[in-house]
Amino acid sequence: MEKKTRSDCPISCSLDVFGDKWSLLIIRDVMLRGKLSYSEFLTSEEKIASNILVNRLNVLEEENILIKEVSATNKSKFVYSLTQKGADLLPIVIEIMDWGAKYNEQCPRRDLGKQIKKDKAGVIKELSQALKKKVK
Amino acid sequence: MEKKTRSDCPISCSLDVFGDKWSLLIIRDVMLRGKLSYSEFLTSEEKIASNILVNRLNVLEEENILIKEVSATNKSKFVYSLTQKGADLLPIVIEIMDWGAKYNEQCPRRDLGKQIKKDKAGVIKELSQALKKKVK
DNA sequence: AAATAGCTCTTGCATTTTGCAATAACTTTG
DNA sequence: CAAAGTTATTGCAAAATGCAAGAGCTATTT
Repeated sequence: MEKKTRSDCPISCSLDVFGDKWSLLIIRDVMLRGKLSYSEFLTSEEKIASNILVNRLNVLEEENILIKEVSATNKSKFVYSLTQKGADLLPIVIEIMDWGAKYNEQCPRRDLGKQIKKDKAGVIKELSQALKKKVK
Repeated sequence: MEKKTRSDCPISCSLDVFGDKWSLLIIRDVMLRGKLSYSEFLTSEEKIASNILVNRLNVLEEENILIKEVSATNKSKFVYSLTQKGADLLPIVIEIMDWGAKYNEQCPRRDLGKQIKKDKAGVIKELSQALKKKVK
């Protein structure tokens, strides 16, 4: 499997991995919403198509951002969790949320948004701690 | 021009605007590399196609992230600069660069990358100051 | 063991976006 | 006027996306 990177710029390389409209929403679901499985991702409000979802999950797994395991409670089900590499996307996700909450009037500054405005570093620290326990 | 947002999640809304493989590279060129014009963006190492570039510049202008003005030195040339909204993308760009430098071995941790590792907050602060003078 | 239900993944097809090459339209420069 | 520089457009092929249907697998129920 050869990778086609457009350049050796770290930003460009990162965007080669998750620079699309869906990957970071899946990461968000795992990271901030406790979603774990294909069926949960599929029912998120943005309504990702099933073939796109499978494709992105596979890419994120190949890139070692997500890990796929058989569910402990239901052996016909898979659960996805973040690797350390995936958990380290948290600051990116937070900054994107912060910017979006600030500049998109259609997207009310809810929940985390308000909290981030007050204390971004605190929120990141707190969520990092929480993730640390879940990282595979 | 109606906007089609997939949801009212700030992350989703943000990705609706710049969630593609090119927009943030243009932002990077303006923000970190002092590039100003169509022709400069066109010659970046990632080799964006001219039609994509025109499309993204138009979107970024419509979104009030970039401002397009006639060059002072060459009246047949346009120069782009960041608005405050565009300059506020700096933390996102920095975090993406940081992650990319950490996890992509093909993308050597150069220049800013090393500096960010040592003192991310300092780098952001310094670049913010520099941008503040240039924002339109 | 057969039927049912839940979950993941695949397929086919239409639509949209992207990539690439050529070039048009315009302005400044010599 | 000619040449060079700059931005934008067009046509066509390739790739990605959206949507609908359903196949394959496992666990549960009867």
